[in-house]
Amino acid sequence: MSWHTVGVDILSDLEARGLIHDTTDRDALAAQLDKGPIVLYCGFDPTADSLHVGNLIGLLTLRRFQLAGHRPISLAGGATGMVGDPSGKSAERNLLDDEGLAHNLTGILPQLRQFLDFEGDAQAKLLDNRAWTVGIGVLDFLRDVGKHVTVNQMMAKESVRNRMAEGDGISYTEFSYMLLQGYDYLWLAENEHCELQVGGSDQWGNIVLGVDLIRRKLGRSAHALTWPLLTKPDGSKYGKTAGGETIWLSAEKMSPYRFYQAWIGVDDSEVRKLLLQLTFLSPEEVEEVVTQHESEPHLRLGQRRLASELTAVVHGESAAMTAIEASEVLFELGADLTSVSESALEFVSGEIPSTRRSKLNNGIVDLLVETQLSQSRKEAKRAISEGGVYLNGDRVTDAELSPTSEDLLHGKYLLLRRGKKLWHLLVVG
RNA sequence: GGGUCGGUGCCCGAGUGGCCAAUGGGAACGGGCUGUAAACCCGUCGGUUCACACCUACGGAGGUUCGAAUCCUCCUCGGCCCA
Repeated sequence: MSWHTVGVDILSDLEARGLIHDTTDRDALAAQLDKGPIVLYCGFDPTADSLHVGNLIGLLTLRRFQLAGHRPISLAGGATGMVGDPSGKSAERNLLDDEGLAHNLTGILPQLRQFLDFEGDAQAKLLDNRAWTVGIGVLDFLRDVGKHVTVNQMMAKESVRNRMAEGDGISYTEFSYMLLQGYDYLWLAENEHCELQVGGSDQWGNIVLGVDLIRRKLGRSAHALTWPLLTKPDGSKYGKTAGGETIWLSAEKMSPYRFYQAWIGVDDSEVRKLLLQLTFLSPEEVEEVVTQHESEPHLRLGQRRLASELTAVVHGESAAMTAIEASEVLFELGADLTSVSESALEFVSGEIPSTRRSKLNNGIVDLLVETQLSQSRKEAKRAISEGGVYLNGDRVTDAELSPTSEDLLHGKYLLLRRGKKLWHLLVVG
């Protein structure tokens, strides 16, 4: 992985990557950044026990600022997570209970830590907004925060307008979310000298409310910077694989191999944008990769680079290497499995779904259902009749087939595949 | 509260007593072409079954009928109009 040069003009860099959707007074912000290191923050609500691709740009942006010499604060939303951000949501959300929230927080905190340096000059901080929110009384909050914000302003926010117009309505709880976020910014400005909040474009309204609050309460200026939400060619949000599976950052929820595969499959047309926005390759390097990719598209250099860079950033170099090797075994050697070594298969068993059993006594249809490659026996039979099932790399044509010990690779492995990309390794013995 | 229209398979949406597991579109899935891409072409798309058949399903609960997604009653949820 190649790190971008330290000390670069961060705003120009973000601009070149297409990561600036909107900022408050651009010149003032640039001047502030020029004067010296500033403190900035980005918030992450614990809506699940792991972060996902949707949070990636935020994490990377903090890191980019840090590499440019600024001091990032990663803010876990232990308090805001209890309320639920209505931004970008069409329906009221279910509230998390304390237990769920605590569970989610323990999952997320290490992930927030992993992207930043907590030592050195541009030392990062990891805070939880619960620290300054739990103790505050309702009356104090209404007087100190509520007094400085008009309902007119709040109603004008897009997130609120949408929910009012859609007819779903919005609860007072979610309506108040922006006040909590505004208060966070205020608190961080006051206590941590934070002067910039960054977030996805759906956060603009919330961030600006904090900016206003800071001006009124502290008489200081503060800044906002948002990036465009990462979207697919069809306009939908990124974050899911083609199969509709969320792309998680935690290895427990999504193995590095599957994470790697999620990026290997992106459209050619997306490669440049994703390399720019999700990796630390310099814009010049990205151009080189894209140029090469375009001259020899069948080599898929763009996707390979994207997938390996990202997997390395999220899961580490060695996990990335492993994911690449497993992919090679399955997609390049996979056609001729008899030549695959036992150690390669052993290795692959850790990367793809795999189950162990004492002996082989089922037909192919049952195996497909048991390994979840098919939802029902009917679907399994259909898949076979459509030519979409492979045993050790060979297409299965007979639904009655019952694999025997003769079929075991190296005496213990049976590699099942449905379609082009779904695998399951059976280990027998 | 009154009136009215409506709740159908992953989604949208036809269907108004039997020919309905339910037209059509989208999504999804499999195959072909290719580059683990896009576009395109073909096919599949509730479950058990080799199959006949059977089971489950049209908001929920009852009822009418030989037979209901389709008719009746009550309940429930939502849109719109009036108060």
